[in-house]
Amino acid sequence: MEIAQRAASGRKRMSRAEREQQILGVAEEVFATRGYQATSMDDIARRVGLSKPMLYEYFGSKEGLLLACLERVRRELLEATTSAAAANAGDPERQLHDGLLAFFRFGEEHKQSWALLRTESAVVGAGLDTELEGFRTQQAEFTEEMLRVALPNTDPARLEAFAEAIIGACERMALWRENRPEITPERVTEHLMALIWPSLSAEVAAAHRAYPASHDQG
Amino acid sequence: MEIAQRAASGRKRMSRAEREQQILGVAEEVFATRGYQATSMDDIARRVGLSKPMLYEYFGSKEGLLLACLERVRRELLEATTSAAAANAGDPERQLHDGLLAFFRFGEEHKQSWALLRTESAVVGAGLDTELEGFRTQQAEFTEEMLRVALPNTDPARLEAFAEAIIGACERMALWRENRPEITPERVTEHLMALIWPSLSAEVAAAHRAYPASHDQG
DNA sequence: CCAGTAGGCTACTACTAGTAGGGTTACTTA
DNA sequence: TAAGTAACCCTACTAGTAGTAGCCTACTGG
Repeated sequence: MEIAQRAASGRKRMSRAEREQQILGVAEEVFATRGYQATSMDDIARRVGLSKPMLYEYFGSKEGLLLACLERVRRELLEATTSAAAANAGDPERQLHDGLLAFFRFGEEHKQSWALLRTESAVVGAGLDTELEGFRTQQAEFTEEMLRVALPNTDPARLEAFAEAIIGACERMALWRENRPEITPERVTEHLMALIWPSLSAEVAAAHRAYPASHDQG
Repeated sequence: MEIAQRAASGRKRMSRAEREQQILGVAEEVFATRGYQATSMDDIARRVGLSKPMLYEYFGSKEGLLLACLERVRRELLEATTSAAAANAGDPERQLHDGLLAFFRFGEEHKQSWALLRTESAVVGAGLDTELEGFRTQQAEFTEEMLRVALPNTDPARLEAFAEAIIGACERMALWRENRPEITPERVTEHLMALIWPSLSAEVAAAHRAYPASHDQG
């Protein structure tokens, strides 16, 4: 009877790694479409074709499951932007441009993953020493590093501020163009570049005037 | 007995308007410090010194209560930024500068209110036609309008994009400087202005070259 | 062929959002 | 001053969900 039931419902034994990925896929979809709060663990379990205690076995808590989903998405996003930028080492303008473009393309091509990131605030602040926080920090640090290369003589605090500002601008713009198919990733990148690049170029000159030695002679 | 109990617990009749404000004050504090999810309606009711059904009488649901809190905060923030900018009509640079400064000062002076806005995503998307959505839109429109005056010949879509980018930058920077007392509102404003104002100035010139007539002769 | 372990389950508990239905106080109107 | 009424407020419930206890079962290696 039990065996028949299991066979009928299509449940099958799986290795831990497989199951984890399967669960993450389902959870990502459900969290993204229905929202974190409106989704119950029973619901996810049912869709996976598994019982609730298994979710707890693998992810510890509902928050832990969301965290795992977010970590996966953040890693993908970081990977997409860094590799796009890395392809243009030595040309700061193109580096920045292509990094931004990769960001907006990611939002377009992985709408569901992107939507998930909006639920991030539901869990940020809970555990600040999580791996997720690490990816968030890395995204900021990577941006900052890119700016440091372009503006070698600029006040470090200012570089940090610029990096945060750019990331904030990206996030909000990605949200803004979500329901506007006419605003392509290319166009929104162009807008953002128009807003910041002339300033950054000017900053190079200003920093250069402030500390000419290190650049001319170093 | 019932009367004695009520007197002992300090409960007192109040007009609806008074109670609403009292509840909003308590809810704002608790939501901001503990987070939306971790807060129970029973908890808020206990702190107010009232029973749970009254909260539902006044605000309909837990989400409704959060929404009411957020609306109040958004209104205050919008009021702060618009009035700061309005004081400098005719000088776009100062207008923008003072608007940003007012934003960051608001974050500093109303830490609790600002922290609350981070829970916004818990409720945004639920009801998009709420009053809250109205305030969010107004903030963007106000910024856009300010830019339109400064850059009269710029593509409207670009203005919209700039406004969204600036607001996104503000929000993220406010978050960033939350735990850094050394980064004053003045400094963060200066950083952001350094990132965008040179570009905006250049944009004036570019748009001017593109459509000189309307500016020179209109 | 027989442990041992890893994957899995049913059946609970505790807590919280939201409601039903009724009591009490203050203000109005005669 | 005495209904009458409306607004404020309560206790005591229901429904549903996060999380757990304790047991079962299928594959693995000897």
